[in-house]
This record gives sequence, C-alpha cells and structure tokens, in this order.
Amino acid sequence: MPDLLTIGEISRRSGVAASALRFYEERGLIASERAGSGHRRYPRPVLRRIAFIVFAQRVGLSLEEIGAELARLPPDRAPTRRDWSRLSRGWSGRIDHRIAELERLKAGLTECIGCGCLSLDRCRLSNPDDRAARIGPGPRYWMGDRPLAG
Amino acid sequence: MPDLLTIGEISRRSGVAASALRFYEERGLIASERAGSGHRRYPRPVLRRIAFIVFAQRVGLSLEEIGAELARLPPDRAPTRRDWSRLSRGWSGRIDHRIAELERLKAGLTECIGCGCLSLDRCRLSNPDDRAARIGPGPRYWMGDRPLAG
DNA sequence: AGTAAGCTTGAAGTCAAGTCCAACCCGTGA
DNA sequence: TCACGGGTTGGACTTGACTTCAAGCTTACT
Repeated sequence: MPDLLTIGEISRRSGVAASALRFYEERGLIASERAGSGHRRYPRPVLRRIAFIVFAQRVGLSLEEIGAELARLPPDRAPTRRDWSRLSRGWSGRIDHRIAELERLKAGLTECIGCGCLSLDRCRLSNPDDRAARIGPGPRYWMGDRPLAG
Repeated sequence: MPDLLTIGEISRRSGVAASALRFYEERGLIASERAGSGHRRYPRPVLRRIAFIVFAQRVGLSLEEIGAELARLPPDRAPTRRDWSRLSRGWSGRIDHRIAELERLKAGLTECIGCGCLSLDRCRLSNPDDRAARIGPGPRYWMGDRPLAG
C-alpha cells in the first residue's frame, strides 16, 4: 500500500473541496502524481502543505503570497519543522498589526462613534498602517489605499 | 450658501472615490438630492454616514450588513449620537472574536507549525467558532469563514 | 456484467466591492 | 465661442478564490 491518496480522500481529510485542491494545483501550491488512468494521487505529506495553506489564509495571506512562501521550502528533501516555522516567522508581526488595528477600532467605537464626533479624520487616524500595496483596477482597500491628502 | 455639496466635494472630504459614492447610492447606503442639472447634491450629514460606512468596513462588515444597520436609523429625524452608537453596539463582540482568533493563530504559529504537528485537526481546533453561515455557490470560507478582513 | 460513485478537462460562472469607459450634458472664464 | 473642468448614465471590466458544468473516462461493488 503506497501512501497515495485520491483527491476525494484528501478533500475529506483536509476539509478542502476537491475543486479547490485542483485550483491550488493549477496555481502551483500543491502537486500530485498521476495514476495510469490520469487520476490524481497525492502523497500523504501534501496534507501538511494544505494545512499550511489554510492556516496562512486565516492569518490573512493571499494565495499568491502563500505560493511564494511555499516556494522557499527545500525542493530536494522533505521539509522539517524548522523549515515550516521559518516560513511563518514573519507572520507574528503581521498578526500583531491587525490586532492593534482592531483594538483601535474598538476604541473608536466609543470614542469616535459614541461621542458623536465620528469623522473621517479621526477614523483615518485609527489605521495609518496596513496600506494596501495594490494599484490599478480592482477593489481598492479604502482607508489607507491613498495618501492622507483627502 | 445652502449646505449642499457636489459629489466631487464629498469625495475629496471623505477620501472615498466618486465612483464608490455612486455605487453606495445605488446600493441604498446613502442618498442625494438633485440639482436642476441632474447633478447630485449631498447634504452635509451624509459625510457622517460615509464615515460610518468606512469604519464598519474596517471592522469587517460587508456593505450588505452595513446597509441593514443603516436602515435601523430613524427615518423621520436626524440621528443622534445614541442612534449611531446603538448600531455599533454589537461590533465589540465581533472584534473580540476576531482578535481571539488571531491570538489563537499566533499561538499556533509556534505550537502547531513550530512543533511540526501542524494538522488540520489541530488548526481546526484553533478556531471552532465563526463558522461560515454561507451555503450554496460562491467562495466558501474553509475553516470558519473569514468574517473579518485580513 | 452492469451500474453508481468517483475522477478528468477546460470553460464559464459567482461574488463583493468597486473601477473604467464612452457618450453625453452643463456652467464658467478667456 | 469654445475649451475646460466638472457632472450624468449604463454597461463592461477587474481581482481573488473559488464553484459549477458538460462530456466523457475509471473504479468499486453487487
């Protein structure tokens, strides 16, 4: 019994839809071998990779960022715990930033809205960071995507 | 000088793009009067409404949810501070939930990933609440939805 | 042997939150 | 007079992260 699982098994074990798994594969986040029939066969360690992806998404990374992280894993050998934790080293700061923003917003709930002084200047003050790095078309991330000039 | 502002003025003062303001109006989140020319004219208090929208978005509400909140404002008179703060009463808990989740994720950074035991069961343990209320088509948010951005 | 469950592909659809565009109107200043 | 900076509209497009679909093949069970 070689340790190879079908996409359905992986889906059931990971809780991630089969269509999403195919999508991740297309995006290069995971890989599969193929049975003679053309059906995907996943080596068991892919489950850890998927767990990492899901975890990273919860932290707030995009699939593109996650892909970049995964690309830093050693290609020649199985990743160790150290390899995995190296990837997520920077996340702590990211999480802290978001928590800090949420704390500010919570304060604004009483200070800004509660006191009736709710204004964009004040709200803007409440989140000077987390600037979206996106330019061009597509959804902009209001409150921080453009300089304070407004 | 009647207290009516053009869309350009509102956009400049709020930092929200004119196209977004039209979009909010289409969605019923804000309203405008019209000049004889057909041009929008916004009464000044709309700025507070917009500030509320932007704030609520940062907290993690969708425009649909925000619209539902705004609909609870008294239609017959100008909203008081009390009216505004009543709307955001529930947000504190919501923010706390998200902060708690981020804390769990941060812990998982060392416990789950660091120790090498990273698994979906454990990660799932790390956020048993905030379960997605969505069914049907559209992106599913594995592992507890993603109620609050980033 | 037959059938149902499971897998394949590429293309198209979905959803939110907007943006972008073309074609047009309107008022002001040189 | 006429260019210019604003407005208007509807419809198409964008992005990210998927899902859904159709048509056809494979595997598992009875």
